[in-house]
Amino acid sequence: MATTGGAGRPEKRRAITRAATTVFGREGYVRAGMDAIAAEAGVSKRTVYNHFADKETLFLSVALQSSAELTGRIRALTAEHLDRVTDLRQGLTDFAVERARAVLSAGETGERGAKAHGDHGDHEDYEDHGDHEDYEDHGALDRAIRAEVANIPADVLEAWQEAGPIARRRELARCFEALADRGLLVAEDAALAAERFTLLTFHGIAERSFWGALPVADAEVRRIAAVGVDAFLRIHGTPRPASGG
Amino acid sequence: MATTGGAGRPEKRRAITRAATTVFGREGYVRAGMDAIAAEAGVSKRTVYNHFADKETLFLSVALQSSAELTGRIRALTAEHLDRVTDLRQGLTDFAVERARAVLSAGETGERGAKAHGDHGDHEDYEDHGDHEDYEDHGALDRAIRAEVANIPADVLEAWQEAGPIARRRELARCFEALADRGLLVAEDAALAAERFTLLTFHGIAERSFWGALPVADAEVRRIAAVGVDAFLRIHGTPRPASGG
DNA sequence: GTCTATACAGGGATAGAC
DNA sequence: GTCTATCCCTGTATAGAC
Repeated sequence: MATTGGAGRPEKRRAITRAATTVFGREGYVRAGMDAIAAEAGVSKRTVYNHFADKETLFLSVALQSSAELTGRIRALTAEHLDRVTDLRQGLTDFAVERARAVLSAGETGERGAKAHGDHGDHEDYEDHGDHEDYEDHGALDRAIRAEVANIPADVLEAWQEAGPIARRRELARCFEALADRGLLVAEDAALAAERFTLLTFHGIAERSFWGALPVADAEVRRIAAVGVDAFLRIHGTPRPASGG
Repeated sequence: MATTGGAGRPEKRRAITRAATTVFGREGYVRAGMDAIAAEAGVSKRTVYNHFADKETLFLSVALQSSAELTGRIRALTAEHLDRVTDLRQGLTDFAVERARAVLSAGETGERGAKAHGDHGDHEDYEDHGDHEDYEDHGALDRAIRAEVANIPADVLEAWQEAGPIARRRELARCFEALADRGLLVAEDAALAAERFTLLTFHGIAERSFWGALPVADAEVRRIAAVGVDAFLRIHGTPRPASGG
């Protein structure tokens, strides 16, 4: 396996992966230090090396995990907004907005950009944070992986893609196929339609915010989502029987 | 200015910027070493520090320069393929293909991805490479900047965006405005049309190749360009008077 | 017996001295 | 153009604490 062994308390392990997600996401792979990760996790550096063989193993491990979690999060969003949709335009727009928020988290949640945390002082027991379950840092870690793509072993990169972007494309395509079956979309090739939807509603803001590295105004997210859905429906929407006005 | 002063031969300076572009593009900002840049330039490290105050200054300097050059390159492509276009679909497709090639250079030109250069041995005199004029590394440096966005001073980042992505969007919008004036496109908002064109014909491959970090097959570039132009023209194309068959 | 804390070896980086 | 001072980082080793 990727990990060193089954040693130690699993709570420590979770604290380490959580801290690694945060620090790698904030600093990137090269700049991140194992000392900082250990400190953020509230454990000794030795404990980190007890669970993960080295820095690269730790990074790739959390990368894969985070990628899968983000995919799950987006899957939940499609289920929520599109599975039983009635107002298609509204459902698509809501989904686009929520997905952009999930991936480009920098806007509201994480206070990235303020480099100076100061002395992060004395919150000793971090591990009972684990309640919230989702770290809110998936987007940042995604960015770190993209920055390191050229230095990631081919097989691991493939696994990351399969658990992340590829799975998301496939699942959205399935969703759009269902919408087409219900007569709500016109799409011979559901995968192509899904790809176009993502391009038109997501990549514009992703590009402008550098995949979440810079904060993105919520109004801008909504604007781009609405305009993107508009373009999408002009290609793949069903011709309205009569436009009410 | 960003540079230390006007010291030294300008030829040396060009060799340094060229080497820095190559090395930063290949390794990224953090991993790249000043030793490697000096070696690649065929000058002493002292000479490098003679022209540029420090590593960051050098990086930001070549980043700005490369961004402007890439913008110029793309400007030339629009002039070549779109200014006097007759077959619009063909012109748009050719432009899309050429632009993708220019930005995502990894496909044919640079042999990135094969990590093991082995011992790069004994080609001593590198500098007479400089004949070709264009480095073919703009895309790689673009990627390095995107990876470091969070660590770039706000004003420099703004200048980089203005010389790069923003200028490119503006220029393509002007080009599309002219096409709309000629009656070849239907676009109230030329900027929006240009944005959509870029999304539909470029961002798909950019995403899949991680902005050129992984090689991209030429056939794939062409396929995505054609499909993207097709979608674009369904939104912004003029309704054909009669489709010939 | 696992975790903490600290200190240390080895390598490499920047930047400057000669 | 070489040589070196200084710092930082990874990964390990050496202590002691629960």
